[in-house]
Amino acid sequence: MKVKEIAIGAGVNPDTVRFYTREGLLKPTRNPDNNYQQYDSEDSRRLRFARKARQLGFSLPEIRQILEQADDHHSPCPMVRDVFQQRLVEVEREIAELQQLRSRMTAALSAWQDMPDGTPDGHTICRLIEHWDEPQPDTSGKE
Amino acid sequence: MKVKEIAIGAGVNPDTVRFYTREGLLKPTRNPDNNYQQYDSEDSRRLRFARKARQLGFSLPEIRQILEQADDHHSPCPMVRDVFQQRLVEVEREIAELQQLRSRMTAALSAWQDMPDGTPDGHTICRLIEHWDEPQPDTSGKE
DNA sequence: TTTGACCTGTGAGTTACTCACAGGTTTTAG
DNA sequence: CTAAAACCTGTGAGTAACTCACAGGTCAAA
Repeated sequence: MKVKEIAIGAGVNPDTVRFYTREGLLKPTRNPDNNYQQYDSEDSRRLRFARKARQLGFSLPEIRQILEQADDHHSPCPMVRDVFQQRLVEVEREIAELQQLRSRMTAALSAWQDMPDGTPDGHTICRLIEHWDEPQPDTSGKE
Repeated sequence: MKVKEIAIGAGVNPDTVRFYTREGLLKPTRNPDNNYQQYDSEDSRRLRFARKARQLGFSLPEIRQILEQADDHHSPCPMVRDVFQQRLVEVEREIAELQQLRSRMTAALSAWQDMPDGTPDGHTICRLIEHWDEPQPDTSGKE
């Protein structure tokens, strides 16, 4: 398979395929005639795996590590599970943050209903934003 | 005020102050004696405003636009409200995506409970990820 | 045969900072 | 009074994960 073919197979940009190849996630061979990259079905599986892992929030270095462990005939599953569990915690924190944000935003918007639009009060800008409370800086310890 | 002072006042890195200054969000004067930047209380207000707007998801160009409108004695509120409303939609979409992700992750983790850890099956890597379904591009638009 | 679609590698752009560096200034301690 | 620490300056690079642009080589179809 050539770059565009494998890219279409995984639904990604050909540049992403080249990028992943540079990053060592894919290991195509070379066609000596024309110096083109040649991908096989194993590369295609790796690429689709990488894309799914990305959707789950794994970073490219993590994915590369998983693939390398698999190449060495080690099961990467325990590691994957650990990262996965950490990631779940993060996702839950993000959800909580966004929900808080949403409730504050809807509150602000309904308060805005009562404000006339063009109040020429440029110097105070928008009080609703100016008086927005800082969220706490997240003392939990990671990221 | 010098860089570090205004930075401490807003709880940000001095480099952020310099960055915002380069980006035109802050307009300090120069001390001709030593070429240092001199910030005043108006800059401090702009900086704190910018930080709060960032927390709400406004981009730096948007914030600059708001501040410039305010400088021209126009009320930026109608514009802010529009961006704000758009941003709320995004936040709700993000929440929905993350919630879906979370439920899939918890399902996967409980399925994992039943798998032995070190199964040396490197070639299939982790089936749970390999068979992860692509999330749909979200045609619904609602929660 | 010539166009057009593909391939190659490299380098830059994206966002909003953060950090490193080298050199000038000011403050503080001894 | 001087030396060191702490600050200032601008510039350039690094971050994550791509995406795009460019210049030049290759290949399939009309």
